[in-house]
Amino acid sequence: MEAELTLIKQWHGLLSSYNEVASHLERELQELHGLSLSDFETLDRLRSREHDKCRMQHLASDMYLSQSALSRTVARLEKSGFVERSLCQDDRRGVYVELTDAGRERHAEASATHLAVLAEHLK
Amino acid sequence: MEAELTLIKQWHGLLSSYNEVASHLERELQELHGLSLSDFETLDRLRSREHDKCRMQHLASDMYLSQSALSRTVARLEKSGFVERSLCQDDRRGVYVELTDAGRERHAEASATHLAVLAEHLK
DNA sequence: GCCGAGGTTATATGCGTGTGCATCTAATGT
DNA sequence: ACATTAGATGCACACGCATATAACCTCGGC
Repeated sequence: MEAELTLIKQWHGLLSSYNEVASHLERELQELHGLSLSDFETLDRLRSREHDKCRMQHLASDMYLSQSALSRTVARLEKSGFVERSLCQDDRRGVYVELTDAGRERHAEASATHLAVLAEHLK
Repeated sequence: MEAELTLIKQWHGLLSSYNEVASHLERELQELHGLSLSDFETLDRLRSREHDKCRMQHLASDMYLSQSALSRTVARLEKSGFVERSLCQDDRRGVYVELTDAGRERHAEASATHLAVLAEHLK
């Protein structure tokens, strides 16, 4: 009974912290850079890869997005010119996703906002 | 620089904990009880009020949902027979939301699942 | 004191968009 | 041939933003 109450309290704390940060992130990234949080995180994951490039499935593996949502996110980013998709020659089902220069640039700008929001709202 | 790295790490931790719990909650509440997480949280908030009843605005104030999303959530819950809406006689713009017996019952069932998921996935 | 115009508040709704699930297609592997 | 895997896509739905609607509130002029 005690443990259950603690659990609930802990969850409410988590919910509250998460929503506080996520809602501000979402809003400011959209407003200042035209990126959704998923867009930003996708760019961010790519940026941390060697050569800013990797396969969809690897990208998916450490993101909290369904495979279909990731597929569409990458499609959006490609349409905006921030990433490029290319076929794997060794497994022709596969798709490589790679940051473009514009993508790196946008990510750098948005990163500043991202950090500022964290600094302000993550307690 | 140090501080920034810490901030990012902290945020990733938060993201990861939140998504781990929220995705399981969402799935299991839906599967076992036909409730979305927002549905459940709305019932839960109502349950913690005197007489399981309160005005939309008060309900909104401690939930992480936009006013419009809450309005639709309550509409869904009413359609399912878990809450009832009624006009305030003293402020006729206002709407009271009140749990029905079916709502209390469904909440009680779902609560068990909720707790179980927290116990399993909240570390 | 009473009245009506103009602002404000509570809730609902139109709209565009992002999501997950199920499914489709095409390439691989066995 | 048959099952499996990578990624894309149809679909239904929940969300937030902007706006609509209706009730309430305030205040200056009478």
